[in-house]
Amino acid sequence: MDDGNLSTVESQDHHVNPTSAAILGLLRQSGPLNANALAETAKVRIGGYWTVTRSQVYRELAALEKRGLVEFGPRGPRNSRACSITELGADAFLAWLDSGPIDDVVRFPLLLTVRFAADLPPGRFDEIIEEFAAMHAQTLAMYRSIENAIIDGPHDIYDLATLRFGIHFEMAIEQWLGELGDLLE
Amino acid sequence: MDDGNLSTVESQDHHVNPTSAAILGLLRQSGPLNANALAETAKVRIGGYWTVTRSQVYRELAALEKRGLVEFGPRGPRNSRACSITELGADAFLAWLDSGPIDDVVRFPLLLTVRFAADLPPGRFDEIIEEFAAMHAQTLAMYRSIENAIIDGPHDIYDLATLRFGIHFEMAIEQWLGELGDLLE
DNA sequence: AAGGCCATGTAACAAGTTACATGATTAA
DNA sequence: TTAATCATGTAACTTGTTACATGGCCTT
Repeated sequence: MDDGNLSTVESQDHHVNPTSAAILGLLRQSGPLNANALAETAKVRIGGYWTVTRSQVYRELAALEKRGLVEFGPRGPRNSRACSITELGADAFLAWLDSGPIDDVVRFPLLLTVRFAADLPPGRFDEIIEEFAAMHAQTLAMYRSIENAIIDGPHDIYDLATLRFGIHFEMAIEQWLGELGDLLE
Repeated sequence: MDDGNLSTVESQDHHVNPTSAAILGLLRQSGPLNANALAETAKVRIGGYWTVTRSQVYRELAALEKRGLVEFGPRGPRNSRACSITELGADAFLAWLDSGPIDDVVRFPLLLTVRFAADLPPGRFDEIIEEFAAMHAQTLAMYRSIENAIIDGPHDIYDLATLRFGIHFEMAIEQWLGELGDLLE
């Protein structure tokens, strides 16, 4: 007996993946945008923890239009057309938002290298770690300057929250790097 | 003038993606394995920071075989066949390892939710954060017990290093969650 | 008005995930 | 011996990335 199946069909109809949800969410806050502008917006607004390429935007928007979650305006300047979220789209976005994050798998490319570092020629691992440290020190510094820039003025606290996550993350890397030296003599 | 092109062709010939590199690296340490065993090994050995699905293993191995980086033994029990790394494969693995991690993009699904949390009904965000906190507290506890289990006996320090990264990462999440409360009143 | 640049769009490819087919192995 | 289970393999689909085509726009 397929109990409860019918009741879930309707909600699954609205199901969107995180990338589409991000697109919808941004569209909802910003108003009509064409695909390029959307991609640019995504980069600025959520680029620190989520990547959305231009091509993805085009594809997702096309798919979302078929489902009636977004709609396009007339063709404009360079054959571009603005896209706006529909009510159904807003519903889908909010449904996604309410469902919370499911995926919890994080991939750290560096750790793959670390795992096999024993096979690296002497000194090479130190160099790699050095590069890595430099990059992340830079990232942390950038985050801190952003934080300083926005903290005094008016700002979205949730946006600040994501920034703070980044700062904690980078500090964790920093601390880990610090103890790496001891760990490896 | 295409200066230097010829000299780089040879090295690019060996180029493998991180997932293939992981497969080669594991194969290199473990000796011949069939695809399933390899997938299982990957899960156990590097599953904490890199995912390799069964299907990926089959596809990558097939591709690697064509390039002569791995080779298969005869068909066995359930039509399975053991796969082993070739010398060329070992070279490719070491070349990848030596190149260091390039990709540095990390995706945090939770932060997408956080970014749009203002659109969430009152209290729902707290619930989501609560779930998240519980999950990660559990992860951190697990990491700590693993650490305790291996730290006294003989162990690979690089393996320990990846574990320590995980612990720092989870602690960063913990700290961030702690300050989230203050941030949002 | 000619040329290069760049925004826009599309297509091809690579990687990741999910679902399916099959037959050996095991347990009743 | 029959049924259920599970290891193995394959295929279909989704998502992510890279490369390509086109033509409007700006500069000179």
